[in-house]
Amino acid sequence: MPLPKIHDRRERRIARRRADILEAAMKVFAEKGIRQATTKEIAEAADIAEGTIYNYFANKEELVAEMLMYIGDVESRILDYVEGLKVDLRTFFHDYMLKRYRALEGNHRLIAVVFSEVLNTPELRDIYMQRTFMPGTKIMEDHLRTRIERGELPPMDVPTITRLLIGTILGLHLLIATGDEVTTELWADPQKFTDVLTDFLFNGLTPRSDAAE
Amino acid sequence: MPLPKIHDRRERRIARRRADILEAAMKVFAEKGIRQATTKEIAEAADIAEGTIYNYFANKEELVAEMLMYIGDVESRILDYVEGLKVDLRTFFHDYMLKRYRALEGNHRLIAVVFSEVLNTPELRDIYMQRTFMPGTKIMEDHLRTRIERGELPPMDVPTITRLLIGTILGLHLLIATGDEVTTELWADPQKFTDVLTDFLFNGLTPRSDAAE
Amino acid sequence: MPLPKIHDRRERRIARRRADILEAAMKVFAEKGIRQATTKEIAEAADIAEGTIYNYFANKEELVAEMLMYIGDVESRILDYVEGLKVDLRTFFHDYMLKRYRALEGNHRLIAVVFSEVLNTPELRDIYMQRTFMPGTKIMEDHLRTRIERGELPPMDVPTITRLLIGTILGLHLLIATGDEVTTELWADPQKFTDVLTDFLFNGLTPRSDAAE
Amino acid sequence: MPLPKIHDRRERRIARRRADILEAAMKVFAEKGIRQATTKEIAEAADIAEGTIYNYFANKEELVAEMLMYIGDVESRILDYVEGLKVDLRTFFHDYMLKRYRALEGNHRLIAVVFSEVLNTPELRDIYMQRTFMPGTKIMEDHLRTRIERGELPPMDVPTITRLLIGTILGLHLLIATGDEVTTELWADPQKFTDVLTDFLFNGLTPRSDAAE
DNA sequence: AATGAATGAGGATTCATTCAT
DNA sequence: GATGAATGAATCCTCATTCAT
Repeated sequence: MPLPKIHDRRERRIARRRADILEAAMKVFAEKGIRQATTKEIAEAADIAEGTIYNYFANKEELVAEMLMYIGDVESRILDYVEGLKVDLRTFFHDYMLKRYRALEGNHRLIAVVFSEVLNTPELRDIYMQRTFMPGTKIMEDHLRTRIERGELPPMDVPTITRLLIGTILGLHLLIATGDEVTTELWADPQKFTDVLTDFLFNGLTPRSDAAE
Repeated sequence: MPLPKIHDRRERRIARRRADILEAAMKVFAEKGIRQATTKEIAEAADIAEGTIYNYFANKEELVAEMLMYIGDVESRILDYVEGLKVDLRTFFHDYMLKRYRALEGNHRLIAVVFSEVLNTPELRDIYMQRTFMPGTKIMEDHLRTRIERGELPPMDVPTITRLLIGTILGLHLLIATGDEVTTELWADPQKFTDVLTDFLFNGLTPRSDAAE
Repeated sequence: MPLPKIHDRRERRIARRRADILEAAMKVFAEKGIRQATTKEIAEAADIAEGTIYNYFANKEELVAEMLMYIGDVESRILDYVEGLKVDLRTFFHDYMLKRYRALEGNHRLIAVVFSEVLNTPELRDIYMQRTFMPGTKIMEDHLRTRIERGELPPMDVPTITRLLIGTILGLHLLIATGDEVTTELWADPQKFTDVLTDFLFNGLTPRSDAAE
Repeated sequence: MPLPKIHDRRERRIARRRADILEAAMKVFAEKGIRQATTKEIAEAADIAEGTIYNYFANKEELVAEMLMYIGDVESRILDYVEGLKVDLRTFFHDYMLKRYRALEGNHRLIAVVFSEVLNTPELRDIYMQRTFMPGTKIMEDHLRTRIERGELPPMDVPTITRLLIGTILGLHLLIATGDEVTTELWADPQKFTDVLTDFLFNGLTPRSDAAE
């Protein structure tokens, strides 16, 4: 079956090229910001002609959308429902933070820039909600419900608590994105960061005796 | 001394005009987004000529910066160090949330739009950090330290905990800005919202028996 | 009443500027063709900045549409129903041809170029039909009907005959536009041209004895 | 002589391919207009690769020129000098109109599109003049001259009259192309159309008693 | 001080054409 | 000969900013 093979090869080549261009674009976006990045700059970064971008992406907006979906997929894969239930909740949180940390390491500027665009463009906001926020939220909610059923957590308003958890993590990302030094330093020490954050999420401002530092 | 008086009047008139233009700009920014808002639209909203804007602001960016400073001042005034220490910590948080809630009510779109710009533009980020973030952080840190000194709180890593508190609130704002329904509904009920949030910040995910729902 | 006056002056200035730009555009269109003419060239011909065009016209298409309407108005004014009925039909035709001749003298390339665009763009075609074709047709039809009522012409299928008359004139324009020498030379002698054409329209291929050359 | 044969076959294959591509191009041109038609679309319509077009045509313009020549050949063949002289003039005209009608039936959009391009592009205009206009003109002129010699027609300015005849037909085509309903309906009834047109060309506006409707 | 017309740099996008495979 | 990905020149339009009145 030679035809399918050729077809595959062609598709693979296209996918590879798209990925190359996307990667170059992400680099430029992170450096300059999304709207400040010109297609010319992206083309130069990808070492192709400006017009070639349009053989792989309908327009600049699709490039941004694709980037958002890519980031969403990366983020989605961090939360693992099945594996997460095998360990206790603290460990699950801790592991999640750590994986998240590793996935996003060094990409804070890109995250800031992307979030800037998401806040500004309804279409991108929808993509973010569907590809990143909602999947993550669902896993977290299911996880909490299972824990409650198991009796490991007291009954609670699961959707709301989920927002508080996700909101906190999101907020810390933004503090780093805005350049807060304390948060940045905290983040720089993954062990300490995950410890402190897990503790906060579990016990809040007033740690119990067994969790006090 | 007639001259100073005239000067005062002049300055007041200038200040008033700046405020008028700023108000019009904020309205347009909230509606369209900052970069989508044109100076033409702002001039129309302020009922002046386009060129007049430039008699009061150096350029569009200064307009945005000024808006950011204005918002920062409003936000700063919410946290009252002196008054806050007169009540217990829960009440202080609760009051703060409520005041914050009232100050920002109906301005989520503007907040989203401004934050979008802050995330994108280093210069604006600096303004945000200096006028909004740092003052708020300082008050919160001082507050916590005083509470610790008083023995009302256990010893803790104050700067870090402060980031967690502020990060959480910031994260919730962004969840609303991105259109999450659960968070939006939560926010719509100020009493419940402040209760739940205060509880979370105090006790985290695992409320003690006395705080259980 | 000074305000109306100022308003008038402003309006007149705008109208004059529009006219200036339109004139420059028509010149460039005639030289290069409509789609080959760039906004840059039009701006240069009008001795203004490229952006200034857009203070007076929404886009290039509006410029073309406006030109078409202008031409339509010029053409419409050629056919004078009231005056036309005062003279006999031959004289009416003769005068019409002569006025048309004078109005269009030296503008054949522009006419060709405009007609090219009309044939290509539905929106422009509609403008042409409404502003030029239909008014002219109506006057001609009314004219013929009045003549028939007066007994100066035999009963006939007025709409069809009108199309044949207008079609013939239109066709000759196009022959000139395509560069046919015979037609061009004929046109160059207005007296002969109008004579021959009037004769043809009246008597067709087989002139009666009294009309024979 | 095997080589010539192969050569012939080769040439025939090339000719066939050119014709295929041309046919596809004409289809796309008629649908979209010439300049709106992309080489990509033409390639798709011809079910070949975009680059293949350039193995058979130097560029898009040659494709248009070739189409124009093809149309010219079709139109030329409508006017048959030898056959035409066997019948009387009215019948000759009538037959010509009818043949023309059948040849062009359903191709008004293509005619409009082609004429639009001819009016716009001097190079195409020349092709049109040489391949379509001049041959047709010549046959018509010769025809009229022969009739005059035979005494069937009075002496007349043959070139001018020929332009009037051709111009009228051309004009009617354009009225249809611009969407005039009366002309379109007239055209839709070939018998009536040819009758009316022949009558007009013969007798003009003032039909003699024997031709009156 | 207010005006608003003029400015023109800047940028996304299209598409005929080329050429390595 | 066929392919179709790569090319990049070309162009319309936007809009913050200026400045003569």
